[in-house]
Amino acid sequence: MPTIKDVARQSGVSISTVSAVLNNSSWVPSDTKAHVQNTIKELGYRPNRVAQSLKKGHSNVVAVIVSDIANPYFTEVVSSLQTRLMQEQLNLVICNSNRSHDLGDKHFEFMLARQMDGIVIIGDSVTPSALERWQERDDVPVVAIERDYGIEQLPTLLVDSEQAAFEATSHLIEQGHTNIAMIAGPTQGVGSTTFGRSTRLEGYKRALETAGIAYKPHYVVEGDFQLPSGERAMTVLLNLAQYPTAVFAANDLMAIGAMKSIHAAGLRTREDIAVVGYDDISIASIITPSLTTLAMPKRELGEAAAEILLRRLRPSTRTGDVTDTKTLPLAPPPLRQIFRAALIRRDSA
Amino acid sequence: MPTIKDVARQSGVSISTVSAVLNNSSWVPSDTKAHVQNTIKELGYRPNRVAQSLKKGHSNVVAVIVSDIANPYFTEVVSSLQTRLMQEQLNLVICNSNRSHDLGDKHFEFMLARQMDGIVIIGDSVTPSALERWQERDDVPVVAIERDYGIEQLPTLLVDSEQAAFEATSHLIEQGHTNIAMIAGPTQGVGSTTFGRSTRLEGYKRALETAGIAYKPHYVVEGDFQLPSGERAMTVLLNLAQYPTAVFAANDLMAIGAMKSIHAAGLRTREDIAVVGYDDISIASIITPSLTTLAMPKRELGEAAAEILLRRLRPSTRTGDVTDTKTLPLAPPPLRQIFRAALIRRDSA
DNA sequence: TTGTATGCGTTATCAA
DNA sequence: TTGATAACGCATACAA
Repeated sequence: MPTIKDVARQSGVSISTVSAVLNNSSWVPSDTKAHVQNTIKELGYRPNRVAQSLKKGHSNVVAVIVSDIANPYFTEVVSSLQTRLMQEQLNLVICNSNRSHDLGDKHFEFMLARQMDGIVIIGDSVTPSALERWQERDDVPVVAIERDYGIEQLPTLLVDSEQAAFEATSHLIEQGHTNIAMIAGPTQGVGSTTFGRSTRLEGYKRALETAGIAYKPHYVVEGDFQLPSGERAMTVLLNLAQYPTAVFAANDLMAIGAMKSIHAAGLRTREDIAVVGYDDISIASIITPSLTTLAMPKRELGEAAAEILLRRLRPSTRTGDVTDTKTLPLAPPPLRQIFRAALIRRDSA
Repeated sequence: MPTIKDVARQSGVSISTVSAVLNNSSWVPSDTKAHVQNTIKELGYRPNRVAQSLKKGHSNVVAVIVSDIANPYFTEVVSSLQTRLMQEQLNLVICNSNRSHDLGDKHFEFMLARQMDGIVIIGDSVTPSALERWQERDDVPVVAIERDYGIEQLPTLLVDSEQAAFEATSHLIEQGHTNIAMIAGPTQGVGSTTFGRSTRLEGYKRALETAGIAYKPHYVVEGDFQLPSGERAMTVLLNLAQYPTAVFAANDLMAIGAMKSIHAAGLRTREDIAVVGYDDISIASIITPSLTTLAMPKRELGEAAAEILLRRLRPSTRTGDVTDTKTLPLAPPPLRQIFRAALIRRDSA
C-alpha cells in the first residue's frame, strides 16, 4: 500500500503539501493541488486511518455493543442510531456480545483502547466493573441504554417499563381476564440486570393489586428473552391445574414463543389465551394473529443516544440562532432520560 | 490515559521492559514482572490498540459488511462467523450498509484503511469497483458470500440456489399445484446482484419446464427481499383473474409478508395457498402455520468464511500430524465453494 | 536482563 | 506557499 510519502515523492512535493491537499486546508495553488490529486488517484493511495487515529487521538467511529444481535429489538435501535450518526460523518460499528458478559466487557475495553469517538451500550452485556474502570480514567463518551449502572456521570436512557407493564396488564384485566400469567425476564445471566427486567414484573404486580387480583407466584415463569424460552415457559403454564387465560410476556420474542406453544397445545391465541408482548419488533404486527404489545421507543432511543454523543463530540456551534449573550452555556443534555412505551392494541381482530 | 511510558517511569524500568511483560516475551525476572504488572493495575493502564496496529500492521479484528442488519438471515451467518473467529482471538465488528451501495463501499474502504485483518462481505452491498480497487493494491484477505464478483483471487462462497429453487418448486408441483407464482428478488438496487437473486428464478423456471407447466411471466412479481414487499407482491398476485394456488418466495421475509397478505384476503396459507420460502430464518419454524423453506447453510457459510481467513492469517502450523515431507505445501482452500440449501418441509401439518 | 533508539503513517508546528 | 521535523504510543533490533 502506498503511503503519503510515496505520493509526495511521486508528485515531487513534500509530505506536508500532500497532507494539505488531503485535508484541503491552507492555500494550496489549484494546479499543484490538481497534480497531487492526480498522483493520488494514480497510485490508488488511501490514507491510513490507523495512523490518523493515533495522531489525532480519535477515530471518527462510534461503537455500539449489543448483547444479542439476533434480537430484532436491538437491530432496530441500532438502525436509527446509525442513521443519525452518519449524518455527522461518524461511522458506526456494531459489536455483538452474543449474550456473554465476558465478551461484552472484552468488546468494551477493546473499543476503549481503539480510540472510539463514543461507545453506546445497549442491554446489560457490559459489566459494572468494566464501567467503573472506564469511569476512573477514560474520557470517551459512553451512553447506556436500558440499564441503570448507577453511575452519575454516565448518560443513561431508560424506558418506564413499570408503567407500561401496568398498562398492558390492566388492558388484559379490562378485557375480563383474572387469571393472568407473566413470562418474565431472567433473574440470572444476560438480560437479568436490564432496567426492564425488574420493572416489567413490578408493573404487572401493581396492575393485579390495583384490580384486587391476588398475585400468584406460580403464574410468573421466567424466560431468558429468547424465543424458545417463551415456548417452554408457556408449556409450563399450560400444564398448570388451572392455566391462565392471558399472558403478559416481557418481550415479543418470548410472546411469540408462547403463541407457538399455545398453538401446539391445540388452543388459539387470542380466543383461548390472550397474549401481550413487549418491544413491538416488526414481526409482531405481521404474524397471525398479530401481537398486542408495548412499543419500545426504539427510534427515539437510538436518536437520543446519537444526540448525546454529538453534543460531546461537536463543538456545538449550531445552537440555533446566534444569541447576544455569548457566554450562555449550552444546557447539557439531561444525564438520565426516561422514555415511554405505548400500548399497541392489535387484538381488535 | 496513561501510556506505556508512564508505566515505565512509575515502576522504574524502561519502556521495553514494560512491553516485554505485556507480551510476556523474553525472560523478565518474575519479581520485576510482578512489580510492573502491579503498577499497570494501579495506573489502570491499557495498551493503545491503535498504536499497536500502526506498529504491527494489523489489528486483530475482522470486519463483516452486511447489507441489512434487520434481516435475520445475515445475523445468523454473522453469529457463526464470530464464534469461529473468537476461538482464534480475533474480534469481529459488524458494519451495516443499511441497503445502500454507497454506504457499503464506504464501509469497505474504511475498513481497508483501518488495517483489518480480514473483511467478509455478505450480500451485494459492496460495489464491484470497490473490489477492483482492493484487488489492485491491497493484501487484506477478503471473502465474499452470496455474490459472484467474478474476481479470480477472491474467495467466494455461493449457494446453489438454482437447484434449491428447482426442488422447492418441484415440491409444490408434486403436491398437485400447477398455478405456481414466484415472488422474486429485486432486479434493481441492493439484493439485485446477489448470486441467489437470478438463480432462484432460474430454478423456478426449470422446475416448471421440467413438469411441462407453461411459464407465465405475470406470475413472477418482484420484491426487494424485505417483508413488506412480499406483502405487496402477494396482493398483486391475489388480484389476478386467476390467482395462484402456490407461491415460492425468494426469501422467508417476503414469504412471511405474503402470508400476511393471504390472511388479510380472508384466505388460509397452506389450505388455500401454499407458500414456500428461502433461508430458513429462525422465525420460519415458529410462525403459524410454519413455513416450508430452503435452509440456507448459514452456519456453514460463516464457518467457511472464518476458515478461509484463518488459513491466510495463521502460519498454518496445525496442518494435522507432522508429515515428513516438510516442503509439502498446504493445499490452499478452494477459492470458490458452492454450498447446498436443503428443503425443509413444514407442510405436513 | 534491561535500556536506547528508530520507525510505523499521519498531522501539526514552525521555519524558510 | 511549501518543506523539515517533532510528536502520537508502541514494538523491536541492537547496544549495554
